[in-house]
Amino acid sequence: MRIGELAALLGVSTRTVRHYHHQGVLPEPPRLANGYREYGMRDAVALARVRRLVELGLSLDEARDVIDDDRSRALPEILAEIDADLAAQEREIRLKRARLAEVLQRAEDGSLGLDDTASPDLLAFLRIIDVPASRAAAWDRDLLVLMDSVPGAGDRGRVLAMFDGLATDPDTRARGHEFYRGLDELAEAEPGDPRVGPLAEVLADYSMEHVLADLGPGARWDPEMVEPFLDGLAPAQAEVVRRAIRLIAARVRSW
Amino acid sequence: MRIGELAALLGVSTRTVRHYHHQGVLPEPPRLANGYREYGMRDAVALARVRRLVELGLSLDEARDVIDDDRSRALPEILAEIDADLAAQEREIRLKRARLAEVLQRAEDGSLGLDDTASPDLLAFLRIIDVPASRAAAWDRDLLVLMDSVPGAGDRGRVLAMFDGLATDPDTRARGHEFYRGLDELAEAEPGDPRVGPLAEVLADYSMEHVLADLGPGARWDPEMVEPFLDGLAPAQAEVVRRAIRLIAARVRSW
DNA sequence: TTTGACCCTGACGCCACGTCAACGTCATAA
DNA sequence: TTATGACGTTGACGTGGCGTCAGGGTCAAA
Repeated sequence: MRIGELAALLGVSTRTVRHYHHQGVLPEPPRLANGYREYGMRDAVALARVRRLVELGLSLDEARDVIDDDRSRALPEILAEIDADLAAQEREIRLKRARLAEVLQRAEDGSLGLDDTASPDLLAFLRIIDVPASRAAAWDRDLLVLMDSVPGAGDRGRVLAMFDGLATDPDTRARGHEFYRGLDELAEAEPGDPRVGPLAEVLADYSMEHVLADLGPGARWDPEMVEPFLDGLAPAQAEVVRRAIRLIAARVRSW
Repeated sequence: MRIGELAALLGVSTRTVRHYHHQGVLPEPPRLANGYREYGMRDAVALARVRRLVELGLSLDEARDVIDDDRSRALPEILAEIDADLAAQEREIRLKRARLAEVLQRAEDGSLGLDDTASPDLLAFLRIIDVPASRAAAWDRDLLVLMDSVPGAGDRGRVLAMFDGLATDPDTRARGHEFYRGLDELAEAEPGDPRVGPLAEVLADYSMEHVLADLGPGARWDPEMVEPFLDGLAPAQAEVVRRAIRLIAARVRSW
C-alpha cells in the first residue's frame, strides 16, 4: 500500500499518517526506490491501534507510551484521568449552556444589548436607569455592570441602594430620567456652562435624599474619590458630578 | 491605573490585556512619559465587556465585531450558534465517556490490553483466539481488530465465521490452540522447515471443515489474495499459510 | 507528450494566551 | 548612594493535532 491507500483504509488523511510518523507514534515503513513509503497490513494494524487510543482521548504522547509498552503509567490510570477530565468539561459546558439559555431568554423579551449579558439580579437595576438614547445613563449602566463583575471595584451595595431609590418611587424615577436628559445635553458643552450649576444641585438633592441616610454622617465626600469614575463622561458632565460632591460635602459639614 | 492594576481588577493576566490590545478588541489607552499604559474606568468597563462576551464563548474576533457594533451578525445569532456547538460537544463527550466506561469495566474483569479497546461484539471472538503468549494468535487478533474498525478491509463476516468454528466446538478450539502453538514454534524457523508442511495441512483441514461450506465452491483460493496479510508473520509462518491455501485450492479443483 | 493523480519535504496557520528573554522604571531599604 | 525587587515595555517562541499551501518529483493513462 502507499500512504493514500493506508489513509483511506483507516479513514484519516495522509497528513495525519505523516504526522504520526513524525511524532514517533507510528513507525516509518520501508521506502520504494522513488522514495514513496510502502505500507503493509502490519502498518494498518499499528495505525488502527493508534486511532483507537486517540479516539478514546489519549494524546499522541500517551498513545506512544502505551504502544511502546512504557510501564510508567498503566492504561486504566490514563483512561480514568481522561474520564475525570471529560466529566469536568461536561460540567463546564452545562454551566455555559445554562448561562447562554438565560441570556437568550432575555433576548426574546427585549432587544439584546451588550449589557444584557450581565448577571440577572443586576438587570432589574439596569432597566431602572434605561433611559433610551442617553449616553450618560449608558455610562452609569456600564459602571454598574463593571461593579457587578468585579469584587471590590467600588461599593456595590451603596451604589445599588442609590439606584434602588429610583426604582421604588415613580416620581423620583421621573426626576432621574430628567436628570440624565439634562446631563446628555451637556455632552458638547463647556465645563463653565450655565446649566452645570442647576444640574449639580439636582444631583446633590437626590443624593442627599436617597443615599445619605444609608451612608451615615461619617461618610467621606471627597471629590478625589469619584475622580477615577469620571473619565467616561464629557468635561461638563464630570463637572456636574464634582460640583454635586462639593455641595454635599459642604452641606454635610454645616449640618 | 497601570496594566497590572487593571488586570487584577478584572481577574485576568497582564498578558491577556496586552493580547486584547494586539487583537484590537480593546483600545490602547494613552501612555505616560515612561511608556507605561495609563488606564481609566472607561478601559475597565471595556475590558469587562470583552470578558463577559468571551466567557459566553465568543471568539475574540466575534467579540470585536459585537463591540464595534458590526451589524454583519447579530449577537443572538452568534450565541445560538455557540449553543449548538456546545450541545454537539456535550453529545460527543457523553459518547466518549460511555465508551470509556465500557473499556474501564472490562479492565476490571481481566487485564486490559490494547486490543481490549476494540468494539464489544468483537471481544467474544478475540477471547477465543486468546492463546496466551502466542505471537501468531496476537497477529490474528490484530487483524480482526483492524477489520472491525475498518469497513472493507477484508471480508469480516467470513473471517469471523471461521473463528466462530473455534468458539462453538471445544474440541475444535483445542485444535486451534494447538495450531497457534505450532505456528509460534516456527517464529525463528526457515521457510523450508519440516514442520511447515504438516502445519499447513492442519490449517487446510480446519479451513475446509469450517469455512468452505460458508463460502461455497465459487470462492477464490488465490495465494495472491492473502499475501498482503502475511507481512506480520515470520517467513516460515507465512509459508504455512501459503501452502495451506495451495492445498485447499488443489482440493477444491479436484472436488 | 501532456494531463492529472499521486508522492515527497518543509514551513506556516490555527486559537488564546503562557512563558521566557532582555531590557527600562521606580519606590523603598540598607 | 546604591542595591533590591516589584513593576512596566516589546518580541518571540510554545501549546496540539493536524490543515493547508509551496515547490518540487513520479508515474500510468489518454
